[in-house]
Amino acid sequence: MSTPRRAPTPDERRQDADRSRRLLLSAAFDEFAAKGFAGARVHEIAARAGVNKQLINYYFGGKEGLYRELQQAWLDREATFNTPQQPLADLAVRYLRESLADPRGIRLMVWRGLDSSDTPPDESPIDSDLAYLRDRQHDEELAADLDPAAVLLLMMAAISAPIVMPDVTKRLFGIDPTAPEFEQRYGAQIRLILEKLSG
Amino acid sequence: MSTPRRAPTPDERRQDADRSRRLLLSAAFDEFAAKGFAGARVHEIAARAGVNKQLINYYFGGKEGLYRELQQAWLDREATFNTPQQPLADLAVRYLRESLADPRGIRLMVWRGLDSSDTPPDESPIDSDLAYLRDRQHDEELAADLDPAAVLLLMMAAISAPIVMPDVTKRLFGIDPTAPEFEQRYGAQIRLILEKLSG
DNA sequence: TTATCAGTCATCTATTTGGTTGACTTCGTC
DNA sequence: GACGAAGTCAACCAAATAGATGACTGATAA
Repeated sequence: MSTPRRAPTPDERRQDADRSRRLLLSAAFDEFAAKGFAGARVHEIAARAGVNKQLINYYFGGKEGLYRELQQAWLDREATFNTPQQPLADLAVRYLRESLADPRGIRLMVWRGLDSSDTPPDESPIDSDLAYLRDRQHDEELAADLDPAAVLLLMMAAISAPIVMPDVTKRLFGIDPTAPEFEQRYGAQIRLILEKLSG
Repeated sequence: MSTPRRAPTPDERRQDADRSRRLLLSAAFDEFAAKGFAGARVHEIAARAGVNKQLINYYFGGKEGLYRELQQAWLDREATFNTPQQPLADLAVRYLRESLADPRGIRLMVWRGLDSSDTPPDESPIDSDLAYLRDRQHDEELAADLDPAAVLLLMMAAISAPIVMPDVTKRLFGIDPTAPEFEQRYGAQIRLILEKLSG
């Protein structure tokens, strides 16, 4: 034994609360997005984070606490469309690209919606997004008789669809929704449709 | 004891394989739609069906077999839009109403899509639905430059949205997606949008 | 009548899972 | 250096869960 019972601190395993928390949150994001709350396994999250699973209890008070904190963190970050002054279609296509590249956020949201139980309904305003759409209506980039709420919901639905229904999407388009051609083709159609919804 | 150890066959508990299978399938539909595969509990399904949980193994070879058979049954039944010669908007609104009244089918579909693992991708054609849309294009009920695949995906997404993202929907519209006013308001918007996508 | 077999159930079991315990380590500080 | 607090972990534990076992029941046919 050249290394007689070395402390398991080869370099990174330093004691660092923040680091451990961050690692766990990140691993939890992967795991919960992939399998949902019921399907996720704490030992798997800990393994991904390279950390003892007990730390989940230590820092977050258990699986549920970790889930809650993750949801909250994601809600806070994504609270608003945080829209720059950008044409509606560009915005939609940008979100489509981002969501296809990393579907974890959408998956997390859908899983929360499906879970129905627990999870307080989240009370953030979202008004800013609606206001943005109303501005677009004023600019005649969006027909005046459309309900901004419906348009926004539809946009979110359109962007989530290939992630939420990948097999349906594949059957419909004949290509895998993760293929770059799909993003191309579908994005173009979203553009086209949004165009038809204007003035 | 007026009934000394009566056989547990008070009337319905008759031995009837089909009945038990049907009961289990129906209970499984409820349970899996409500909680997904990982969240569902076999003892709960059996309880709902009023039957011993061992029958799940006897008839379906376990939880997973039951899930598979349920998915298959639902896919078979709902294989196609089974569209009568009906205007596109009417069709959409009809599906919206049906889905809001009984979201189990949609929830099952979404959960399958999210699960990603296992479950063979389902190879049914869906062509008939696309053909229907192409007919609509020919009738100029749908703009010719639109991709039927995209339109169909969008319609499914639109109909699923209030079920898959109930909290987002509620924040956006200010009313609960299960309220009749919502169906009214959202359905009208879907009509309007489909109108703008025509000719 | 009896043998057989599908249908049904109560009970048991192996395993998984989230969580707890108590010891050890590191770090800041007096 | 000593000491206490925070961070970390290996091992253990109780509950839950899917599935297995073997017995009982009723129907059908020989």
